Amino acid sequence: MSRAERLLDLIEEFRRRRRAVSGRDLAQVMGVSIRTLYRDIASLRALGADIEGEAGVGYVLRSGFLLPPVMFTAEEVDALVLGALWVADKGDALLAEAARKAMARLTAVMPIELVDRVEAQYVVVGQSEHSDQETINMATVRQTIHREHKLLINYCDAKGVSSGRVIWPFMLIYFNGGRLISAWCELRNSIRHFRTDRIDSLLEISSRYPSRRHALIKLWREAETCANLDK
Amino acid sequence: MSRAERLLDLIEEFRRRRRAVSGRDLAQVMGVSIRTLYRDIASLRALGADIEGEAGVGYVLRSGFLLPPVMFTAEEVDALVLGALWVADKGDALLAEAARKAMARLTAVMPIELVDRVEAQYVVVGQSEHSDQETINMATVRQTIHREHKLLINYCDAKGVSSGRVIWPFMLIYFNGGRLISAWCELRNSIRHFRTDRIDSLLEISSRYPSRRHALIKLWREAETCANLDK
DNA sequence: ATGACTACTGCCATTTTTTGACACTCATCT
DNA sequence: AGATGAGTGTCAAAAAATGGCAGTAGTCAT
Repeated sequence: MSRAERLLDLIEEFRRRRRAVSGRDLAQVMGVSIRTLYRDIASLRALGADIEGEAGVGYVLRSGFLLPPVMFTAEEVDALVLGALWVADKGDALLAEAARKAMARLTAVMPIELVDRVEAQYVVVGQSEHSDQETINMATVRQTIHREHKLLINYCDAKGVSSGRVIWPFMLIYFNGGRLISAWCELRNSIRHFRTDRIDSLLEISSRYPSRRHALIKLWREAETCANLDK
Repeated sequence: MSRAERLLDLIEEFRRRRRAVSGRDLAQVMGVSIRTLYRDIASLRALGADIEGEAGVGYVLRSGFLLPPVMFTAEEVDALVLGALWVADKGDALLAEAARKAMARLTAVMPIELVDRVEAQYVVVGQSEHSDQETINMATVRQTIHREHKLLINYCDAKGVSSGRVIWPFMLIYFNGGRLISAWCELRNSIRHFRTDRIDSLLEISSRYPSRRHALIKLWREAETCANLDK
C-alpha cells in the first residue's frame, strides 16, 4: 500500500468513525506504528484537513475534506432540480435564493453528463395560485427556531386587527400559496399557525422557550394525525 | 512539496483544465520530469481516478474524483430538504423515491452540524389537494424525452374517450394535483399537454422526432409568455 | 496529588521509495 | 513519413519514510 493510498484510507476511517478515535486505534487499523500515525495526521493537516486532537480524548475530523464524489443517478438529479424549482418559486425570498445557490454548488461538482441534465430544464413546476410574500425576515425566524428562542410578533388577524404575541416557533410549513409558522402561542396556550404575510414585524427574544423544539414538533404531528383520522 | 500534496494538486489541475491536456504541460506545471508525471498518473489511477490518455491528444479526468467538500450553508440545506419533501410528495412514484435517495446521498457527505439540520424536520410541505397517481412508467417517459424519441400513448380524454396518439414529448410539468407531459402532437399538429393519469399505456417508438427538444421547449416557453401577456 | 489515557515532537539507524535520464515501443493525426 | 503524444523498464543517487526510544504536555477520574 502506497502512502498516498494510506492517507486516503485514513480520511475514510475518520469519516466512518464520526466520534473521537484514539491514535492507537487508528495506527492498529492502518497497520503502522503510532509514530507513523502521528506523522500521517500531520501530513493530512498540512494538506488542509481540519483534524482536532485532544489529549485523553482522541481525534475527530472536524469538517468535510476530500470526499468521494456523490454519484447521483440522472433521476436523482431530476428530483433535486424539480425540488429546487419549487422552492425557488414558492419559498420565501431568502430560501428561494438558497435553493438556486445550492443547485449551483451541486452542479459545480457534477460530471458533464449530469450538468447537461440540469441544464436541459425539461422538468418544470406548474403555475399555481399567487404566493403571498411576507415582509419579515425569514432568516430571523429560522434562527429563532434553531436557537429555540421565543419570538415577539406583531400579528394581523383575518379581520385586520393587530396584536402583539409571544410565540415559541418550532416549524415552518410551505404551501403553494404562502407560508405558515407553527408555534406554541402564549396568549392561546396552545399550538397555533401564523401566516407569514400577516406578520407586520418581529423581534427575537433572547430567552429559550421551556419546551424542546422536537417535542413540540412531535406534539404537532400527533395533533395532525388525530385531525386526519377524524376525516 | 510532498508527493501526496503534488498528487492532490494534479487532480486539481485536471479539474481546472476540463479539456485534454498533455503530459508535458502537466509536468511543466507541476515542476517534475515527464517520467515522474507518468508515474503520478499511474498512482492516481491506482487510487481510483478515471484518467483517460490518448496518444496525440492528452489526458482528461473522466468522472469526479476526490472532490473538495460541497460546503452548503444551513439555509441551502433547508432549501434542498424542502424541495425534496415536495418532490417526495407531489412527484411521480419513481421521482419521489429518487428525491429520498438523493437526500440520503447528500446527507452522507455532510458534516454533523448540517446532518442535524436535515434531521430536525422543521421545514414541512403543507397538505394540498390529492395528487392523481399515474399508472404508466414515468422513467420510460423521461428516457423517451432524453432520447428525443416519439411516444405512442393510449390517451383517455375528459369525456372518457380513448385514442392512440403519436407524440413528441419534450417536457414534464409537475403540479400539486398531478403531472402533465408537454409534447408536440402529430394528431393536432401542435403542442398539447397530456395528464399522466389519463394515459392508459405507452410505448416508446425507437424513432427520433424531427425537432430538437430544446427548440420545442423554447417554442413552449414563448407560447407561455404570450399567454401570460394576454392576461 | 497521582495514575491512566491520551496527543505530540525530536532524534537516529535503517529501509524503502522516488527521481531524472536514457532507451525504447506504440497510437493517432496531418 | 513526420509530428505529437502516451507509455514502460532500468539504474544510480537522492530523498523520504519507518519504528523505536525518550521526552513534554493535557484531560479526567480517583
